[in-house]
Amino acid sequence: MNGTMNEKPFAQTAETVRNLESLRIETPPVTLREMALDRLRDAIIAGLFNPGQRLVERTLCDQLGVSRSVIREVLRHLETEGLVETAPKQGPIVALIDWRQARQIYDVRIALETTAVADCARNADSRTKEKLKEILQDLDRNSRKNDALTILAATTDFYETIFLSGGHEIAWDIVKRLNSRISRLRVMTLSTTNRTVSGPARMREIFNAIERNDPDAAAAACRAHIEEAARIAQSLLVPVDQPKL
Amino acid sequence: MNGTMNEKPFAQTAETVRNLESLRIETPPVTLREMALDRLRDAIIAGLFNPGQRLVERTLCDQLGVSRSVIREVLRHLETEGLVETAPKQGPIVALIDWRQARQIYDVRIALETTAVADCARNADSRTKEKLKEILQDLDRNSRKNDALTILAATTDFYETIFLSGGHEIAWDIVKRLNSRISRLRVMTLSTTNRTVSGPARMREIFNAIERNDPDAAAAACRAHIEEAARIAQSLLVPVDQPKL
DNA sequence: CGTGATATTATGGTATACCATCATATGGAA
DNA sequence: TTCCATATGATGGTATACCATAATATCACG
Repeated sequence: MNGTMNEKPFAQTAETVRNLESLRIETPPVTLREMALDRLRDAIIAGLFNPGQRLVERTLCDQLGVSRSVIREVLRHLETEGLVETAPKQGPIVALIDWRQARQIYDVRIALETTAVADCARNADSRTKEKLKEILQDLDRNSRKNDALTILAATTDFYETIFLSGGHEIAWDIVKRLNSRISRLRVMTLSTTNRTVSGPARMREIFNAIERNDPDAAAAACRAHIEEAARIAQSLLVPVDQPKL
Repeated sequence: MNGTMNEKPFAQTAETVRNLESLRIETPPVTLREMALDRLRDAIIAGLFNPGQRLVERTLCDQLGVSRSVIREVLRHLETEGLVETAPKQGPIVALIDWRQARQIYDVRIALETTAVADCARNADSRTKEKLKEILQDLDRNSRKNDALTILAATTDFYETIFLSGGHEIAWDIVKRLNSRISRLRVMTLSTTNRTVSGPARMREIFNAIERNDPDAAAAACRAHIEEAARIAQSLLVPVDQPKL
């Protein structure tokens, strides 16, 4: 359990131990719960369920082929993530989001992403810059397709690289979780033709600022990137009388 | 469920509806799960369990007097909150925190709290300012006692008022959750005599900046407040060889 | 025809049962 | 005495059973 294991008859150098570590069969005790969690989360993010739709436990059992114990633990997890709400006297439903919440999420993203981007501009090494460059190049090549999901994936890669290069795993976790809550908005936002053009353009602005180690410019471009998305999201959410989405 | 209910024979004014709303009996279907969740979370935050300590499900069942179903759902919730980790081949343990994670948490707090504080300085109404003033006055009165928990509660009140006055519930949720993960650090940090003096002083700086509607100064004071706490936390975490806490 | 009471169903909350695995203990053989 | 093998217990993963409640349907009565 700890380092006080009885010594083997031959000397184990640190090198040896490291090699043995790499030999270790990554025991993936993939539990049903983990699989069900990923499945259900992906389904909600992909929009397979509509916001506000009830998630009846026994129905999910049939659909996922697992027992209620598993489903309930998964639902608790997704509830804590904010993807599922539990309506009183009704049970779990897919979380609803209104413009008020969405605006808050964009605000938190601005706070965290501008920080990460500026930090990256200050400290990024050449490997990081190279990786960002590649992501943008791939995006340019594929942007002809106007495929919202492709752009979304590239955008995620882009920001993940930025966050993780600076060792900001916790902030990235938070951003990821927030993004999952506005996944519909993100897809709809990207489907706007404006956006499929300007999004990558904004990201290139950010990259350029990072490449020339200009934290302030990078942060400004990042803020603009998110504010632009927020404006489109608002136009999608607010006009309707009942801002249900 | 929505606004399309069949009309009653007599006109229901908005006024009437509002009165009826206030009549509604707040049905608090306090489930065992919710109670167990609060109990266990408080216990972990209060340090009743040590970091890394195993949380054996059946033992918790006895201690809380509920079944494993309840305990397991609670553990899933706390796991998602980051208060509990699940060690492979071992089960749930109280989450460990090292300086690397703590530093990240302080960074996120800086990003979110400076934003909230600046926003508050821009927009705070007189009621908010009055409330903040009262919190600080209470704190001054009670600070003689040097009671870390009292200061902690007041600090929480202070920031909660700031976040919620600007309608930043989501950011506040995030900060609360992060703070619970460094609860031990916060208590230890406050126990430092330096801190019990300078903490309130920093908060007064923030308040003064808010009162005179100076967002930049408020943000700067807030950043200083957190950086100071982070420095103390670092001195507590880093020196030890195995940064276990 | 409707109105109210009762039966039925759906559904979430809770408890329990069963199983596989891993750690530990126990005991026997060399 | 040492070491290996089997037994035993602890523990998490999973499934199922049971219950209370709320919504719905059914039916009898006026």
